[in-house]
Amino acid sequence: MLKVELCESGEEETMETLVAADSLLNMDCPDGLSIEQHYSQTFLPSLGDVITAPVTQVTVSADGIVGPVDQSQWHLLHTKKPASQLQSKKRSRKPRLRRAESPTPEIKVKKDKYNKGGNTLYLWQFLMELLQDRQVCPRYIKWTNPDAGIFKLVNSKAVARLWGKHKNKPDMNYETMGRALRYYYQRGILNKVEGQRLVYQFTSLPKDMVYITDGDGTKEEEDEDDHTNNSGNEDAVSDDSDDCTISSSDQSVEEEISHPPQKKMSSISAVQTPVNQRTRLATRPPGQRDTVLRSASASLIQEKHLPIVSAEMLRTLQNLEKVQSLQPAGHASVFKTAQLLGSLYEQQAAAVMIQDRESSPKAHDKDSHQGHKSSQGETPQLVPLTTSDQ
DNA sequence: GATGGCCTAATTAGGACTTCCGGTGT
DNA sequence: CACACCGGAAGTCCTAATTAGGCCAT
Repeated sequence: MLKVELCESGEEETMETLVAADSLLNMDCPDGLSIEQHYSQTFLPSLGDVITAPVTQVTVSADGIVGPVDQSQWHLLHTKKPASQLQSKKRSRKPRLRRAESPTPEIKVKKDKYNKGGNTLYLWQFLMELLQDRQVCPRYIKWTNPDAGIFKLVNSKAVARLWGKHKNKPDMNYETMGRALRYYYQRGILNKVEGQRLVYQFTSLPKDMVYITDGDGTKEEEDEDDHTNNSGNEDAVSDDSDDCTISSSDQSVEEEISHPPQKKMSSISAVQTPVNQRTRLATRPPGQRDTVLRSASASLIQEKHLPIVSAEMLRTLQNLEKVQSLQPAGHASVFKTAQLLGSLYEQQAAAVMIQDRESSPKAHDKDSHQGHKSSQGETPQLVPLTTSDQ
């Protein structure tokens, strides 16, 4: 097997990626890019950067010799005539080597991203990326058995729309995407988990896969009834609409999480953080999967996540006595959320005061207030918590 | 004029879906 | 009844490989 290693060190690339990711996370999105836009525009694969080009045709001779067969040999084998005799008298095309097929996850050949600089992302790669993205995992897609590579499309329609966005196919739906998934059965990339709807299994996974399990502060959104059960949250996603256009409510939520997928998470996950964080980020060493915890900088709950903290969580946090009684060691996620909410609340209050002073009344109209609505509007009585409040 | 190298546009083949459909199972 | 699921068939899109032609230097 030919091995191609175009990005051998990976160091520079990792640094670049981290810098780029950092700027993306820290910059405002002036055009209000939604998560779908990010997946369609800025989504570049990083999945281990390890892929393979399978051998095209393999024969097993009587001697047990296994090897790839090019087309001229193929002709020899099947016509018993030299391939040269098959060439036309005039100039004719040389036998074309088959294009490399979609790499499978067990891949060993390393290329520049997936496709020699191209940014073609296969569906299975897309799904793996989603499974490594806290914005959509476990919200839209989640692992049900990471060890076995089994995952569930929690919100099949949303995942299909993301895929459609990426492929610039606005009409994409789960039925269509599902057909593509079913083709993966034949190719040995996916298996169906029998008896479980919307549950599939990767036949193999990259070694540096990052696993996000339940409980990272975002709620799963089941296809069936999420939109009806979110009466407390006006911005709840209604992803089960059958039309392919994105409803305004859809967009509002997807814009909430409008930063690109976090790349190189495995590099982030190398630093240890308190064990009691609910979410587990782990790379899988060969044969086993150790739990690797996030660094403080890659903390579970960050400001950008606050808008999607569920209304239920907010209600809990608004019970100030309880929140203040929390200890970091025992309730790290809630504790951190309370801290972040508090500091964000302070920042927003300060920003509004500055705006009031500096700008005309026209300047802070609905836009400026809308941006604070999710945290400010819904948590009016939340008292900011600072570190000293612990 | 012949030859070779380089570049570019056009052509071609094939992979990976996408679309549509009829059907089954839950 | 809605939905997930299945797989066949035909089509589209994209990309890599190949060809053909032009230009230039030797």
